[in-house]
Amino acid sequence: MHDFCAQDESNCLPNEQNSKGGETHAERIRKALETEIASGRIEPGKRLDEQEIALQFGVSRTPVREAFRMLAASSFVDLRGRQGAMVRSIAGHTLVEMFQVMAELEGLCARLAARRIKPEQMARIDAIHKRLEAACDPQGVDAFYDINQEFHEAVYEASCNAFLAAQTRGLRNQVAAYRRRVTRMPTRLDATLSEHSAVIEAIRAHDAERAHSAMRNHVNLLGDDLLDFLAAYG
Amino acid sequence: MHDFCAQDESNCLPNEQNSKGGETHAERIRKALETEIASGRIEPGKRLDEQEIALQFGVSRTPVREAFRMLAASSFVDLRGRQGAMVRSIAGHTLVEMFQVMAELEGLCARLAARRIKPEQMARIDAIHKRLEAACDPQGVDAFYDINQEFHEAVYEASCNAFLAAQTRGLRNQVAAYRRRVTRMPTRLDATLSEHSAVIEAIRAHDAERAHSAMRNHVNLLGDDLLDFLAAYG
DNA sequence: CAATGCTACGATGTATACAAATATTCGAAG
DNA sequence: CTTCGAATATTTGTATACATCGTAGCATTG
Repeated sequence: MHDFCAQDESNCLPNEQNSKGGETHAERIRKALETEIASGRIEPGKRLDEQEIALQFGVSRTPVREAFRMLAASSFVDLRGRQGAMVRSIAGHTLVEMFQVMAELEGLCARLAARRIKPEQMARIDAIHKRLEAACDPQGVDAFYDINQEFHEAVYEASCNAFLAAQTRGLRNQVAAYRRRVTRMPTRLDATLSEHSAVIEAIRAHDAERAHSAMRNHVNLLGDDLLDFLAAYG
Repeated sequence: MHDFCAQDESNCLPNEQNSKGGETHAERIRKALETEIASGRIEPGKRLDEQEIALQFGVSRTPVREAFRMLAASSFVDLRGRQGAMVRSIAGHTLVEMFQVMAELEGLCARLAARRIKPEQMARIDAIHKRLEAACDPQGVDAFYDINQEFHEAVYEASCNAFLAAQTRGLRNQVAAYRRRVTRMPTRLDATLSEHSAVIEAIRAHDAERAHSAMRNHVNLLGDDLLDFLAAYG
């Protein structure tokens, strides 16, 4: 059904692992499944069969089980006793809670970025924003989504707080499968652009408080749209 | 060397697992090791031997390895390639970063608590604070530490945001082994009491902003003391 | 016909066996 | 005596085998 060939380096936790070539199967499977789940290609609520996944990756159940345990600790899957693993499905009220936390964390990123950003980072953010404007096309929402991600990642980096960046990134990944649906809302694209502009100008002015509230506002508005979407389309 | 008999229900992640009696060995071992690590009874940097722990728990290596993977995903241990697991030791600059995030999260807890707290929760916090005052004795730092934990837990609960509570609790547990050392600083006990008072009064007055800054201040001061301690005693 | 209990199958949890890589030790050379 | 290196030993990673639990299907009974 799926082919888990896609591999990326999106380590969301400060789980650096050994950078040397020797990567374990368990780790490789964890990354692949995390990508599949965050992208929504494996839907929330779907049960993950150990044997089936072991076959798909061409390994035994052991490394698959270890990957499941890691994903469970990162809240990407739920382990229910002896009933197997299923992709975590997040209830609406929990999404509200998560966005409230994410708004605060992203806000902190922006606040720190406003105080600490270096010229080359500022230039990079400007460049990303230009690309995002160019990609503001309802046809290419996937490209828009990716560039948007780049923008936030650039702010994380400019915060000069690696732990905060990792924590925020992890949270972002957890809700990624739900976020992606909202990007398709037509009003979201334009709203995102203007909200980003507010954040960027505040950071450029080194106005920490304004950057904080602008980013918090941005995330909260996204959360509101997401809830509207869920309320309408379930 | 250690006897891992201590068992608790401190689930830091929204990892509810099956509440029915049938708990897997892997989960039991994860909880036990997490408690040992958070309490500092297993020191940061110590290598965890699979065989040794398997023997101590009377199981095979398999569930131990699964527990290691879960702890690694929660950042309690580091897995380095094929070189085994060791208790994560947190560098000073990372502790700074973590306290910055924790200050923000605990601050958010306090802010929400100020807006949402119910009378019985307020009464509970007052009662905990009274007990903390009574335990303000350099001899019984462990009791003080535990009651202090209760106070923060009560604020988490009053925030009415279960995800925020879990996230904050998890972060608190990660730095627990380091926090505990600071509690022994004589000035910390009195400082904690007065800082808590400020938080409590702000919450009682439903002054969200003041509660936020009071709690943030509290956590930041603790972080500063912790860094002073580390600078002095390594 | 619905509900309950039994049985068989399948999946998970755990133990053990094996392979590969790293750590260690012992020896030889400088 | 120190240092480098090869062989051994230990440990991790993975595969397989076994035990145990959950579920589904069917039969039986009220």
